[in-house]
Amino acid sequence: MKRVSLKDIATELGVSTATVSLVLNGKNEKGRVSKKMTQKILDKAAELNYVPNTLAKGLKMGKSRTIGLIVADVSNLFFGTLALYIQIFAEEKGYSVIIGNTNEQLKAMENAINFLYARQVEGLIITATEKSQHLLQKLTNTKMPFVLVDRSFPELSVTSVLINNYEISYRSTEQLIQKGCKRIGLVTYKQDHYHINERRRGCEDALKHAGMYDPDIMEEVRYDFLESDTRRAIGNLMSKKDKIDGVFFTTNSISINGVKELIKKNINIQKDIQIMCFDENDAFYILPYAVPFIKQPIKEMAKNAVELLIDHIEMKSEETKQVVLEAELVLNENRRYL
Amino acid sequence: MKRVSLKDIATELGVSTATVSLVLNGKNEKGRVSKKMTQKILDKAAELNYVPNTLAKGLKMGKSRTIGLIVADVSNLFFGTLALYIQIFAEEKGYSVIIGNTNEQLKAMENAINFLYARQVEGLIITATEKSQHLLQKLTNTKMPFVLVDRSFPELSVTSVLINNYEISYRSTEQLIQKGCKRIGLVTYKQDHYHINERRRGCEDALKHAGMYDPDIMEEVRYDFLESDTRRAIGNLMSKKDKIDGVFFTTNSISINGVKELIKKNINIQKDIQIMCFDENDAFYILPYAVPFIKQPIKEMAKNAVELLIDHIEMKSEETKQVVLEAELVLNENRRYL
DNA sequence: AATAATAGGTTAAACGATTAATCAAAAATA
DNA sequence: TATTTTTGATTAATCGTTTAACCTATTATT
Repeated sequence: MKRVSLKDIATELGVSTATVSLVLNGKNEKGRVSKKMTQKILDKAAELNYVPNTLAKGLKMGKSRTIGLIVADVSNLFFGTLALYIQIFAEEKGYSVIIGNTNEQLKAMENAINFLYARQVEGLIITATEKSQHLLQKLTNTKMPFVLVDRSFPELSVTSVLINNYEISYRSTEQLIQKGCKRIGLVTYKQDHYHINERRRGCEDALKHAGMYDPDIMEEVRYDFLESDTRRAIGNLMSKKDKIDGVFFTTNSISINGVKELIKKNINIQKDIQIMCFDENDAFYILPYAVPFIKQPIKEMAKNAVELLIDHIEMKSEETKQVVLEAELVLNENRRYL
Repeated sequence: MKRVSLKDIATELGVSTATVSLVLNGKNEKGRVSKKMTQKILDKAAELNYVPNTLAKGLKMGKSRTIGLIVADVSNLFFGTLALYIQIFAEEKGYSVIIGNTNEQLKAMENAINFLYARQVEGLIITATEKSQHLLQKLTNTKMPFVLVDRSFPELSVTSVLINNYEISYRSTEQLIQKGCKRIGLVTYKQDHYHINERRRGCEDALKHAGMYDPDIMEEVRYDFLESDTRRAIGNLMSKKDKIDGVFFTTNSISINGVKELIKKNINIQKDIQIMCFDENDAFYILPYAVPFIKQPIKEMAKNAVELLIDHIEMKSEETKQVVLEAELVLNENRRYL
């Protein structure tokens, strides 16, 4: 079955495509088309199963009603969830979403931008890779609206949706201290990501404030060698003569690997050590004890990102805005399985 | 900065858009455009940062070079991973992907199809919801190429990429028996999904063959009440006077919830009961013992789906094909943490 | 020198939709 | 009755590309 066009309806009814277009777009306010004709067109469109050609419409109108989403990796729970909600909110507003993956590679981010630009997306939602400031700068020059989500660069004045990384990390660390931890370590990425550094800074400041900061137990792992580096990091932390009794993980992937290593080393996460993880994960629910974690308001982040972007696209707003949402500390302390 | 069109290059150089188009598409075989002109056009295009308008091209050529992917939920690890690979393979072939989520709702699947159809996708990759046969039938009538992945309907002769659900379930159950299980239960969805029923059938046939099938310990849970129903199911299974010593979970979500309940009930998964899960999950790696699971070849599924679809789109093939890939039983028996 | 062939382009229609400008006929007003 | 308004459409240009068909000046052939 060939696709049905406006013209098909028009010729079958012996009218012009203009008339059909007006009717089908509800643009015949001041009675430009008679009621009878309107009905006939509506009926015929339904009969023929007419579906407008979005390419043609987009070309003519100069808008594709499509936005691009650039994430590190959709198969990651955080990004997958973000993508899901962004799609839902975007679709509600009549936009579709094309996703690009960067795998945290700068080059891949550049490719994704070009790919999406060529497809006439009207705006981008981006979780930027490391060192991508110049790409964002170039993007600003093209006047293509975009909003950063999850990560940003403090030196760039762009629209972004972030969480209160510093503060929630500070508070979560305080929580560990309050639970009685005397010596708290940290495992973070070696990368230069502002949002992750903020988490680290929040944790470290809380430790400093409590007079228990020791740079010797702040461990760094590489993204590309996460598993082995985490093993080494946990090994280091647990073999210090002055044993640690608490640890803060700055990302979800580090949390999972860290917990895995602790379990592997037969360290009792309830008794021997207290932990603090970033992001929710199925794995935490499967364990026989509560794993406290920092829960990001992913749905809200998606909602804000979509709304800000569409406001920019539709020129409702010109200025750059920074939205900071509050993450939540989930202690799950009332959860007692054993 | 306004977007640069062919015409911009043409007028700056004082030539026609036709010439520019020919050069930029490498269509000036028999020296239709002089070397000098060719170079000038190439240079100017680079200088102006020309990016072709895919909408216009798509309209003119009658092809959007876009495919649609319909999944239950991208935030789910299985679908997220599938989406990731499908995007990678599609992009390699010059296609972009628009994703639609159904949340397992028939109505949402219909919406997704319409939405993607309007956006002129050239084909669809679909993980079909329950009872969606008529939608697929309609789709067949429109001549829009599509391929089903993960799930299919045996009564429909359509192109699909599946795994050997029956066989791998049979073999995995045998594995449990071989490990010494005498009484094996099962937890599956109440839904009418062929692929899940095949898993159930595989398990049941293996049990029958071993003379240990008991319909009384085949539990069903509802998708919308997964957590509470799984709790009840595990409760039922473990409270039989004739205790079970093995259990087969037919999906990943059931597996996770099932394992969680077992741990909650303080049942030793190594000693008291043997389990068999479907699909890989972070949660399985975090536990202090090996969790055997059936690993689907997601990357291969994606690759096959994309290739089959593009073959159909590009008319390299007309016939419907069924590809069945082999899942792998991952025992992880050499994994000993404690 | 006359003709044919080639090189190096250009023209113009088309894809499907939108919309400002226009128009003819009918109805209303003077 | 002559003129203006209103009603209910149509015309035609346009968005950015592609491409078959055409054209012209130069070079090659006889």
